[in-house]
Amino acid sequence: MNTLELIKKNLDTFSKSERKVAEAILASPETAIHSSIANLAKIAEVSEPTVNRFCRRLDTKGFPDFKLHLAQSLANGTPYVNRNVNEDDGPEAYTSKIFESTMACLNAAKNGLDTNLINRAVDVLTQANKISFFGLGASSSVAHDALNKFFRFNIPVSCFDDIVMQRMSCINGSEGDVIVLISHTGRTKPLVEIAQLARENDAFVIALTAEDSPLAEQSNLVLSLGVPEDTDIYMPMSSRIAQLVLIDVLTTGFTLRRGAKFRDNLKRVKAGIKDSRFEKTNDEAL
Amino acid sequence: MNTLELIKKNLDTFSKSERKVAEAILASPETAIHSSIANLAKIAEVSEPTVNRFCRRLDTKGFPDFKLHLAQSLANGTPYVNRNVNEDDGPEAYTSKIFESTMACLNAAKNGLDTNLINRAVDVLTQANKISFFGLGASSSVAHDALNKFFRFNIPVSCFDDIVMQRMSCINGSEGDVIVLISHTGRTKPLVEIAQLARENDAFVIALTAEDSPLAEQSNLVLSLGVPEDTDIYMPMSSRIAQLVLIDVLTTGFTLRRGAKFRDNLKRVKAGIKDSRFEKTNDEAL
DNA sequence: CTAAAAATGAAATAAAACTACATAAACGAC
DNA sequence: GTCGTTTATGTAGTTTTATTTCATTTTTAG
Repeated sequence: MNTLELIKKNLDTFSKSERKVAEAILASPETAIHSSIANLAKIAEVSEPTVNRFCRRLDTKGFPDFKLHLAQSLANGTPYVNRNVNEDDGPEAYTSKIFESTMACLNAAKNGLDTNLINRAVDVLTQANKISFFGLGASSSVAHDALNKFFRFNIPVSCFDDIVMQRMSCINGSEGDVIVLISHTGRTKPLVEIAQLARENDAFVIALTAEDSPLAEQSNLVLSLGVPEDTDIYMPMSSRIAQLVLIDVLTTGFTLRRGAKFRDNLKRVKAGIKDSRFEKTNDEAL
Repeated sequence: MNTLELIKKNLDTFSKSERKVAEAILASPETAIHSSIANLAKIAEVSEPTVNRFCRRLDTKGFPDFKLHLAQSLANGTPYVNRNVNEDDGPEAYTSKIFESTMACLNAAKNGLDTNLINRAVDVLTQANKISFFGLGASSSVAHDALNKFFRFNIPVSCFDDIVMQRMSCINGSEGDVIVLISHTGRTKPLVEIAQLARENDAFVIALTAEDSPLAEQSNLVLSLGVPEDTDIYMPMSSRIAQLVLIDVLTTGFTLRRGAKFRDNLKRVKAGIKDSRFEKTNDEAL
């Protein structure tokens, strides 16, 4: 938590002298971080040990440590924090907020991931006979993206955003099939039914969804992104971005697992795409 | 400027011992700010004055002052640096690397964006009679995602990933139409032709693509993401993530511009989706 | 009003950072 | 190569800064 806010909040828990210190800091935090303990003590009109005790009360190791914390909370605009967009934000403001919130979200997702489960998911995917990606609504573009990635691996892979097609695909499934279901909430009814259906047909179900959700319960393996649900109507689902990055992680794991000869294949695909492009050299001549 | 990046940038201006210090700090900035000068000297295997000289070279008053700056830049900027995945990385390593690289990429994209152009794009979009999103290959899922977002606004919006459909859609176009073309490189031939065709039919063309690319030249308005091209075959196109976030930004700008009564509409859409979901309360009872 | 507890500061101690200087390495001219 | 110069680095000592100890003052409860 922001140190400055912490001081403000705890103002009444301090003793008389400690409050003097608190007020001196709040009055000019910039001065505080560039002062020695002796200097700050003089400004606050207290003794040095009082300042020291004040620092410890705020769960820091001492004055230098406190200065570090304070410096961090002074650092411009507390980024990487989910800041909601306001009605009166200008383009500058909402652009920054959205980018920063997304980064904060990715950071949270990263910390919440279980790499053991990722490893298992990669295991399962590399051994699959056929992989399908299903998502609905906003998640369908994630599934679509996953298709695009795995398609390059030259393995049987499909992606449907139509419930009927998803069901048919499941019914025709067999052992060795892996179904990856993508849903932020894990509460989308049709998708939960798909998970059930897939498992009844001996497919292995990997879910990219919230822990403890109905979908999670119906899946063989759950990769949960500890991303909070959107509280804000403006803030458009960063969770989806985290899902995409997770897809990237799985793809990378897959590539690494398959080894060197497999990677040559990827280079060929990349080269193949090139032909449909304007060459960079040509272009610079234009 | 971000202290960490500053160190990285100036790596070659340092002397041998100073570089050791720099590397020790880059390896673990968190450790650095919580160490004494003696401790850091030991980690970097140099003497204390060397550390001190290193600090001064970076325009700080000394070690404590340097720690303050570093602490601020850790709180402020990205401690994330684009690190490539190695063949022998474990799940832990490649997961971190991909998430961190993506965050670094978003940070770069954020800093490279021109908010004036974003504002103009929002202008154009709010005044459009009809909006179309076109992308091919990996970018088609971005277009798909954009469709999903703008669809909620209850305005005529479409999305095609089929070149023929894209062409037909352009030919039927008229003034007031806005076409958003998405391409990382801006060198995908069919898409460049689409841009041309769209403009011939009086549509306004917004491109989410690289500066100075053929596609950029054919567009009315270019939103470029200063994201470097992927050098690594493992690292799967973070640019696409940046594009998605940019879509989020445009969506948000759109929502804000349309004002309060319009936002009620969004709430209705969100509520409408809810019916297809398992309720959270029900679920927790299960 | 008094005794116990809490708060505070003076002084001493400990730790950290910095400076001056000596030595070592690198560089260039011959 | 070798001598002289410049630059880099470390040792040891000095100064600054932070912390601890303990005596004094203030507050609080009975």
